[in-house]
Amino acid sequence: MKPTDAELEILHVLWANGPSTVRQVHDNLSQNRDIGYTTALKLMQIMYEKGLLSREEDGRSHTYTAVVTEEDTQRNLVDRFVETAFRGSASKLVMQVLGQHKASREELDEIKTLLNNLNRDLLD
Amino acid sequence: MKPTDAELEILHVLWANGPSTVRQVHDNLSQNRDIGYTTALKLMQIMYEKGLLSREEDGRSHTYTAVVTEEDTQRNLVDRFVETAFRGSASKLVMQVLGQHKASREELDEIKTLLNNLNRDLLD
DNA sequence: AATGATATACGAAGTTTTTCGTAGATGCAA
DNA sequence: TTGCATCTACGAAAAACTTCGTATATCATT
Repeated sequence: MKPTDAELEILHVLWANGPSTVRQVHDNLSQNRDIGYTTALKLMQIMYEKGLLSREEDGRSHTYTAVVTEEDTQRNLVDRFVETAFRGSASKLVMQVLGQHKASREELDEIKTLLNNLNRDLLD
Repeated sequence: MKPTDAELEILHVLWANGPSTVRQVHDNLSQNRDIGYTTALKLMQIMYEKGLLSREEDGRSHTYTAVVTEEDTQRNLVDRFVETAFRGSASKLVMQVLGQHKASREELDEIKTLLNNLNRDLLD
């Protein structure tokens, strides 16, 4: 259920570009790093067997689609990450991230709005 | 440099309890899961070779100390995680975490304070 | 001195993840 | 129709991580 790092790379391509062939995914990945065509193929076949991807015959090749959504996957990954890296303390993670990374004013405002809503919930 | 999951477990024990023997670390880990004594020993030896831990003879046994701090390690882990899971978007991670996890009012207030400071910085 | 408990070191098996070579099928162009 | 490009399937090597058995040394107790 938890995608590995290599699997995550492929999911990101599919989430960004929609259903794609192995060739398309490989072309995309190749821009960032060295990876053989059959490596990408094999990974996608494994992911298909695991149920992470679906696929459809498309002439001589296959078109693959992500079965899991980006949001669901990220939710799972965050859960694990909070556990293993922060021993369950989500707010510690948030503090760490906010202190460490730049964000635009729009993003900060968005976060503040979310925080206000959370605060209101708590007060009820 | 990046600790594996098993290594992270051991680091957490050392961060929480300070310098410890293999026995102490193993006793601690055993509370949460099945793990052989020699497994813990081996892991700590490997971590020593990697430079993640230092150690000191203490009679017949060794006392191990974390070389890396919890903060530095978490900073590294967060960087990687933002990259692999959120393709670099730290604020997306924050939103996801805040929406997903419960936090106490104190924690939320703390985060808001931090946010206000960040906002002020941006406005200058 | 013998025994039992406990320590390290070492090697290696077991798992999971990543990578790719090779074989065989199919399409296309000369 | 021959040959080149491109696809899948398959197997298996390579790498990274986890686990533990066994040998050996040392300490404490009888």
